Amino acid sequence: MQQGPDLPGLHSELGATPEEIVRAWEAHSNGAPAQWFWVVRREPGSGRYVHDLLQWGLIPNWVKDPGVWPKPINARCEGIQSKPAFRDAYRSRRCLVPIDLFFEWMRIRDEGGKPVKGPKQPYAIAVKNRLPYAVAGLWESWIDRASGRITRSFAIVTCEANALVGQIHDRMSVIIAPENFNRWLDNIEPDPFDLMVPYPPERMEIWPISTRVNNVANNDADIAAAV
DNA sequence: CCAGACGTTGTT
DNA sequence: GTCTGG
DNA sequence: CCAGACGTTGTT
DNA sequence: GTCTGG
Repeated sequence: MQQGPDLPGLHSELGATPEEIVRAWEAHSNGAPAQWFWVVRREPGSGRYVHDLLQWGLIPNWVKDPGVWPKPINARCEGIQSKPAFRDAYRSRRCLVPIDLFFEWMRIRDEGGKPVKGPKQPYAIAVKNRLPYAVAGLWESWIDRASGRITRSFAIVTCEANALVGQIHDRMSVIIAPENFNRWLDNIEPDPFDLMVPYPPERMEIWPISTRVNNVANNDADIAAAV
């Protein structure tokens, strides 16, 4: 769930043009891959922090045909330094994605550990104050050789779940605390690996929500209501 | 050398 | 079963 | 992640 | 673009 571009503790300026915003932005109560989200980056030249709209699903610049490229929405932090699809962006194109919530689906298993049939139970995951928070991202530009058009895209870094999120799922998004925003965004350090760790469970909360979240057409704020 | 992969989650 | 679209 | 499609010839 | 596998 993303309601806007703001992050507590970080002032950023608008990078997108008004036309781009009109064309691409809508509130994401139930955000999905391939949609356009506010992403905060730092301009290397000016040092300004800017927010603009990037597409969820990473397309590295060397991809020939985005139609067949898997466009990963997540990047596992394990091995992120060396994987061809992530390493360049990790070294020099890190970003923050401002969100209020993310969702995970609990795998229901029986006593023997086998998955049970039927829909999984979705959960909302937030930090305790319910303010927007920042998850770690990587971004890339892809240039269409034919048209010259540039597509900017991003993926969200994941790590092992902490004790709280681990109750429902084995992975979670990497949350960057405000005091570490600059280290992640400035792209000076080539490998800030110590930031890609599970956020402290005592600063988070999770609650079950309706399976209405399973349909992206249900894009209202009530999607995160506890059930 | 060329061809083909380059990813995740979840499941086996 | 597997891929695409959101 | 989940939901929904998964096809052709020919016509508008 | 760059690495791995054959």
